[in-house]
Amino acid sequence: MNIFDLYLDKIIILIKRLNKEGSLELPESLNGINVDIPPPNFDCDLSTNVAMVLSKVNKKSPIVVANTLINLIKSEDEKIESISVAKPGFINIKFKSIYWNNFIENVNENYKNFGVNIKEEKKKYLIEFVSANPTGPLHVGHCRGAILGDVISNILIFNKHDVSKEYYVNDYGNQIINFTKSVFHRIREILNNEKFPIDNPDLYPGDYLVNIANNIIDNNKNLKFDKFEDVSKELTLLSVEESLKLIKTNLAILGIVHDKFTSETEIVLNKEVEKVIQNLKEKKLVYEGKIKAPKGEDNDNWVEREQLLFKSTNFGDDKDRALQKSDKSWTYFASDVAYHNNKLNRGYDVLINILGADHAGYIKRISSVVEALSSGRNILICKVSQLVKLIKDGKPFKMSKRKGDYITVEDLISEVGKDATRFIMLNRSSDVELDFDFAKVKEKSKDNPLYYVQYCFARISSVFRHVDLDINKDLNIREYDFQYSKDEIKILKKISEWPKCIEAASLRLEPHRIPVYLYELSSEFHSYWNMGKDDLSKRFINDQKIIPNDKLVFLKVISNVIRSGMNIVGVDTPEKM
RNA sequence: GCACUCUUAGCUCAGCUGGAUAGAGCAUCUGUUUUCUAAACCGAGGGUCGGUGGUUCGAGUCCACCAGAGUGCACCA
Repeated sequence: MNIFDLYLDKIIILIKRLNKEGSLELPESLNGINVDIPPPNFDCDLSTNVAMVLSKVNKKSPIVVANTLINLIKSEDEKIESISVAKPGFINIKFKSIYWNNFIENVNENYKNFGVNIKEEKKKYLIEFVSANPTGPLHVGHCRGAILGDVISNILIFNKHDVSKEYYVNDYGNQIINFTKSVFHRIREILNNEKFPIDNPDLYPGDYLVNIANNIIDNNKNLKFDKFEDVSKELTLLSVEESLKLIKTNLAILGIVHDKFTSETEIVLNKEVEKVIQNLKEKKLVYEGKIKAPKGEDNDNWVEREQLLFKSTNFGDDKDRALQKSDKSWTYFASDVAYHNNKLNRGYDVLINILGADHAGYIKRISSVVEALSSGRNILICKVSQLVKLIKDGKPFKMSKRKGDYITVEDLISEVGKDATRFIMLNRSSDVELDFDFAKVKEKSKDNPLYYVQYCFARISSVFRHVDLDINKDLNIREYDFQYSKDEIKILKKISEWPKCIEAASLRLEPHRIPVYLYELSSEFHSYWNMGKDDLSKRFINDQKIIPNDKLVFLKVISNVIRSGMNIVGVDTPEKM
């Protein structure tokens, strides 16, 4: 139940009727009309700009238009207590208290779907996120994007869309060869006591490779590890498999499960790259040419090469992009073109890619390709998550690839926990850099927004516990005939904003709105709770140790929204803390 | 040199397709525990929304230019 949409519909029906009767002109588009939350210092519940939108075509001031509308709106709605016009032409509506009875009844009847955006057309989404190279476990740097992608998926699923969460496995190319060589050397080290060539900068020195090597040895007794060339094919498969096992475990501790892992090697072996390039050639978007050196830089060692290029400049990119290396093998970009073609062929309405800030420069070329391959339908949305600045012991913590100098997901979660990590990483817009201070994230106080919100739920649970009710069970209340006080209505108004929060989060793919909303709601609840100290009527459990029905449904609706939101964020709502 | 993102209180940030007197938290100062969970709450101070123009009934939000910060910019993936 979205009361803003409800009243927007009512107003639009009204003005269309007036237009038909000949007493009101309408502009070409009614899209500018909205019903919104009034500023906090106004004593009203809804506010609309309809008069300001209509004033121009009717050649009347917004105030005059508003005054002709308010009596009509009020006379047709018995739940409105008062309606007024404010400069420069807003119409402000205040409901009778009975309205909030209806509201709360309505929400509790179908609380699982409260907030679901019923206007949104149901679509098929494919969201690709994480897609870290399968050369080892995930580290902190992967977390933000991983959580961002997961929660965007949760929001879309909450809104009843069809969502497939996908991980693109870059198991092809030089990095994988080097990774496999590293595993090979670790195996030789274990079996033949050969020293690992630690000085080779192409190899991966990490300790986890020893575990991978041991696992491979144990599970493949029949394999001989004499010459790299002889086992490279098989060892690549095994090494990637081990690596993916690690990654999946890491994702699982973050609470993330992908629906599909697509292998780059498979795309290449299926000749999908050749096929898609043929397709682009027919569209005259692929040619043999040279890339010019960028201006203004030191380009002394710039080598101009004739190579196969994709004409991404047709779509606004700064330069055309290489599809083939000088040895004629495919670039990463080429196989990614094929992968995106593969996605398109699977019939999704919207493709979403979650990228780290360091890959933002890649967006233009890949969206160009999708545009070209989908005949101009612009169905790829790229979401960039900005850097996370780690702060440990009050100082910035710089990660480097050198051994021991980086924090894995496992380290992170065992130190601060899954819930705190998810909540804090989401608490800011993905467009801004995020300070992740280990000490603060671990803190169990109101300085930590996760606990602040969880504590709100725990307080509600404690009330239920005191009167022997189960917060997880549906209430069986038929009579909704309550009189809510001003302070309670303030919270109910906040509850009524929940569908708006979901709508904005979903439309713009901005999950941070949810933790921000939950924090605000919790703040209002904690405030109300403390009023009970001075005013016994504000307490939930009365002196006969009973909780009245009005308080009960009131608590229920708050707890439902908090739980619903926390489910989307992917964190627990403990009943006791 | 180019591209993308950011610039809002001392610090970290919200601000919903342009809306009314710009909001939180931290920090600072101050009060609240015989009480449903003090992991909480009440109150105070703190602002030229980076700058300059423009668009209009109306700009923190849109446009142009300028300044600053971050990230990236060949065949790595």
